[in-house]
Amino acid sequence: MTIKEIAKLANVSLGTVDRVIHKRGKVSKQTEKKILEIIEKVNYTPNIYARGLVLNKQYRIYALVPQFSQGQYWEMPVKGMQSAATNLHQFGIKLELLYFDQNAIASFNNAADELLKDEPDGVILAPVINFEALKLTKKLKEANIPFVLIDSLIQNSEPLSFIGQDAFQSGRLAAKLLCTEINLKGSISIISIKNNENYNSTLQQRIEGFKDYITNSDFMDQISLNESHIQVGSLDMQKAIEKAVGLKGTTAGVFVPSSMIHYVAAFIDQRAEEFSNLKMVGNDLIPNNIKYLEKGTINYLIGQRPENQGYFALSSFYKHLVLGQAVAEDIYLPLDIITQENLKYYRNNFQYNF
Amino acid sequence: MTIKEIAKLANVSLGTVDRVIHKRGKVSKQTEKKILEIIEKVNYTPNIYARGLVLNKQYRIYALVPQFSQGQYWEMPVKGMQSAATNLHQFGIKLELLYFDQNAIASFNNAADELLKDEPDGVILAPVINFEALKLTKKLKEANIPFVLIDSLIQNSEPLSFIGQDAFQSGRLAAKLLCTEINLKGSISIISIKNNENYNSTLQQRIEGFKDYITNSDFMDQISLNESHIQVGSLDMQKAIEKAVGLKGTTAGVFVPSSMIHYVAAFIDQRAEEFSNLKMVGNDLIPNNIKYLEKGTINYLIGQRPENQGYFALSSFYKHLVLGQAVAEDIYLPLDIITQENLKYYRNNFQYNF
DNA sequence: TTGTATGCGTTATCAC
DNA sequence: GTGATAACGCATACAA
Repeated sequence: MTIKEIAKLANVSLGTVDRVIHKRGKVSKQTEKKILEIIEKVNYTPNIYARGLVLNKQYRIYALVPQFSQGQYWEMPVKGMQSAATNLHQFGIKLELLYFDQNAIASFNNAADELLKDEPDGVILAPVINFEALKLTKKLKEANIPFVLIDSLIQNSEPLSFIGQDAFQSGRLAAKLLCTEINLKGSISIISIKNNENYNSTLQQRIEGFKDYITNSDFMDQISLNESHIQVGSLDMQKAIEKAVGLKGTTAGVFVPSSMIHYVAAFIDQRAEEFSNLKMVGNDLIPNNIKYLEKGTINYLIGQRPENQGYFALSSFYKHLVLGQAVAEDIYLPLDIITQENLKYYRNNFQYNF
Repeated sequence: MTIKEIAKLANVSLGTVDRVIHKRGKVSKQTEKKILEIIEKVNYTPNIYARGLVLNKQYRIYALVPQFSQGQYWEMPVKGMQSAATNLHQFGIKLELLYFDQNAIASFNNAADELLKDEPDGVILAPVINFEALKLTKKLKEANIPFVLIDSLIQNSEPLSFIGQDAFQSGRLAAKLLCTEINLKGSISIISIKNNENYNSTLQQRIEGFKDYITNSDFMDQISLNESHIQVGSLDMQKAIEKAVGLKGTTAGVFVPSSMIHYVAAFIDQRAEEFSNLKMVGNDLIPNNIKYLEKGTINYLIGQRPENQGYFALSSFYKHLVLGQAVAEDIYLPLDIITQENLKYYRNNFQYNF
């Protein structure tokens, strides 16, 4: 059903119908009512092709994400965004990536200023520097620029959409897997490894979830926990890992709540005979982690579909801006359990439906 | 870059450019070459909106799938197809579902005849009646109708695309999970439950994978296996399950390679005190299975994203017919490991990117 | 308050 | 061989 046909049914011109559809006024109450009734009755939906053709709009979406080296976590969401950009290019969606240094607030603010100056049609924001990100979301609200949060949520920021994971539950899942592997007893080391100095709510929630699972289990008194925090690049990193892992033979399992379990795995791997029975659970399918999963040093990795997160982030704007559809407020991606046996179909197998 | 602009660059009319693009001939070699060079250089891609508007084509895709009751496996792929149909409706893709009885070859052939008569633009085929499906694929080839296979593959049928899972690896994964749960020793019952009499290559491959994993493990001599086959609806089904599970206290684990582990779980659940330590691994997130996963009777379910399979099946045709893009030959979906701890984000969380 | 005309980029038809 | 042109459905500027 076209506007023309509706116009004929209502005995008016298509200009009048158009005015009603776009609420441009200058239509008598009476005819407006008649037209609305017809539109309702025939369940009119505009032809997306004709609409896209005449509007011919370009939508510029800016993504503000941490800079990364090859093989690091943020490569994956960015890959997803770029893949979406390729698919959505033909619908006028254009992606512009801005990177900032997680350890330099100034670099974040510079990127934020550039972004605000360019007045994009939408923003994808990875709020790893929480406080500064909050300030940016307020400015975006003022400027009436919709934004999507990826990875972690800023409370009360009212994004168009949040896309991420349930970090607490991810920690519980890690605990379940590790406890099963160590046969519900022994000493566990939680080793939090980061490459920046920011407060990281995701890691914190994973650790809390991990502890929660054990605390509420019926084998709680068979398990002992200790927790360490390590900064990548610090001078005594190797020593810190050695200390965190604990004495040979006494530690049954290791949990690393970040994507950086490969540092611990490398250490364990060098002393394979000493730690032959140590079980390890970590997060994220980055190449270094995959290597040790394949080797058997790491037993389980928990994935959170970062490429999909990136893809969804951009396609939310497609839905919102191009199709005018409502988008889901919160998208929590599944927590995938990856082992040697199902690894193959998680890596390099990022399919996009369309 | 538009055709008009290319025409200007080549000093010809847009009609000539169009003839070159669509290989309609009647263009001199010389001008053709010049135009192709320009197209190459400016990386021309047609405007999808203008194209869609003028072509205004409707594509009818027929899906031939087993009929099902609510809560059965095939509900999930169909749900995915319908969801894709909603999204792709605006691009002229229309889905027509044809159902057949898995136990009645005639019903399959009736549906196949209806399908061939209607001459659809594409076919989605679930080849659960293998031999008849093979015949249909040959007729589709003759009629030049592209088809996508879903769930299981027909050798040498040359589909546009196959969408499914690696059933052998799924079996290996199940073995890994079950063996870990039973602490690498004990007696395992493989119980194959079906609601039809067809040869099912998927189940067979899962069983082979399961055995393969154990046979190649270093704890092989600690494990004993036995295998049973049960038909749903047979008079002695309860007795058969009881016999298959084995004597109380002697069986450590149960593996059901189909989606029907809930029948066994229901039996075990009734005698919870006798089988308190029995571990169970099955397939597919259907409601009945989820119930026993939540209760703890089932320890792991392996998912294969059936909704995504359905979604991909239809969107393959969108890519092929509407966008004219190449589509992936084989899409193997990840084998998801689902436990109580990550169930929440797998159920009712079927997100569609776009 | 209402109707008409123009153009978006592509396809396909027709005249030259 | 080639160029001109109508049509697709919608949005909008402008005329009435």
